[in-house]
Amino acid sequence: MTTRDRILDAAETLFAQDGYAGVSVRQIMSQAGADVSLAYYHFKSKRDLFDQVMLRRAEHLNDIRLKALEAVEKRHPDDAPTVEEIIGAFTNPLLDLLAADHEEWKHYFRLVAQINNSPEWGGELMTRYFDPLVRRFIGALRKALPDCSDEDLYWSYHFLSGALTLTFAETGRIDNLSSGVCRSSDMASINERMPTFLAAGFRALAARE
Amino acid sequence: MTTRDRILDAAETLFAQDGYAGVSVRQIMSQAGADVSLAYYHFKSKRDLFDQVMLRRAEHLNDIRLKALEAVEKRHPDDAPTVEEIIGAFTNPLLDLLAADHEEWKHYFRLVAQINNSPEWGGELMTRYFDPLVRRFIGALRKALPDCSDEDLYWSYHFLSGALTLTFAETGRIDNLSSGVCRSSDMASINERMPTFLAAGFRALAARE
DNA sequence: ACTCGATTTCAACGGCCGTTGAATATTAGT
DNA sequence: ACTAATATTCAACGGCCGTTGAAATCGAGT
Repeated sequence: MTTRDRILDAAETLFAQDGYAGVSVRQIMSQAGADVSLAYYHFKSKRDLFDQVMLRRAEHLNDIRLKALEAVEKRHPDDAPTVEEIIGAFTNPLLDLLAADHEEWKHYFRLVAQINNSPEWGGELMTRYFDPLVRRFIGALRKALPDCSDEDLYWSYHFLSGALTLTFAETGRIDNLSSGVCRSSDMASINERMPTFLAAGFRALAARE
Repeated sequence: MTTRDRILDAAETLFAQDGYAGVSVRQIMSQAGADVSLAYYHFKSKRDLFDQVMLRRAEHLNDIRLKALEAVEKRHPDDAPTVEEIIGAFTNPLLDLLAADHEEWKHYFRLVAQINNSPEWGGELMTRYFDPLVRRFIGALRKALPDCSDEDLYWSYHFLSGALTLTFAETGRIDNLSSGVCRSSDMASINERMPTFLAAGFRALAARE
């Protein structure tokens, strides 16, 4: 593995744990096992390093989410896919990635959760990295719910986004709350519940008219 | 207003914007218009100041949420309240507080959203400040959905928590995504959609059995 | 007027921060 | 073997960090 990648990995892990401001370049380079100044040879600045961390996996994630959506649509040449299928194409790739390279993606999802909920970064960064794909998904949902207004669609997606990012942040909150009955890391439980829960929400808003 | 309160207000605003690590005690005291060392006269440490910021409004919020739930239950002496009513008792107080003292609570909700999604703080802090009340609400939901397993109840609440905190974080994300069709700050739109969306999710999980 | 505690100011501590420039080592092409 | 680009090391810069102790000010009770 190249040094640049080791730096990105270390930065990803630490940023995910303590946030952008909570981590120093020195800590990152220490965990990467390289000299501090190498950070500024491979990246323009701390902020640039952070952006590259975000970008690296965002592209891959967008790719496989898009493919999952296209696969669902191919299975429905005539009619529209169900809301559950579309939401599944949005969430299942996360589960697949975790199953394949658990540690790597776990940190990334934690990072995205914090970004999404930060007023400083959330608005702009999520838009920059994920908006085209999200618009594509909302387009598919619009076809599945033809009576649903755009306003309802956007708000429904917003609720989905909050539930999704918190769930994949694996903060351990639900473990404490449920006294161990539920575990943050139990992806099977999430898989069988989240799409059902969210699809019902979408339908309930669409049905209000 | 006492100096201690001015420090808490400044800390709340800045922590909500840039997170715990992103703000220095000097910045806080500068915004509060007081000398740096006064922070350490009124509080034990930066971390203690942070805890007091969290605690101050958590108590008030828990109070009025509990009263809202009790009011709902009083309206149903024989049968159980509906899921919508219970969720409304959980979310409406946030809207009321924003309507009454907008700036003050806006910053606090932003802060809570970041805490909730942080692996470093989320698990423990949310548990410490909000768990007793949340357990009370889940108890009410259990009565409204007698066929719902505890596991489903906890996961449903978890999805609710993610949607709720992101929504009240007002990051501007939905403004960008919807190209202005929806606005983060549009509390009327949230009020007429969120309880419906979430209650449908609860019901969908309960109905799987 | 005087005291005594609560509050505020002032100056400073060691330490880590992001970043840089120059010197050195490594690698690939000729 | 020489060169030229790429990669890495070393030492340092000014600046801000959290925190502290001692001195000054203020305010209420006598």
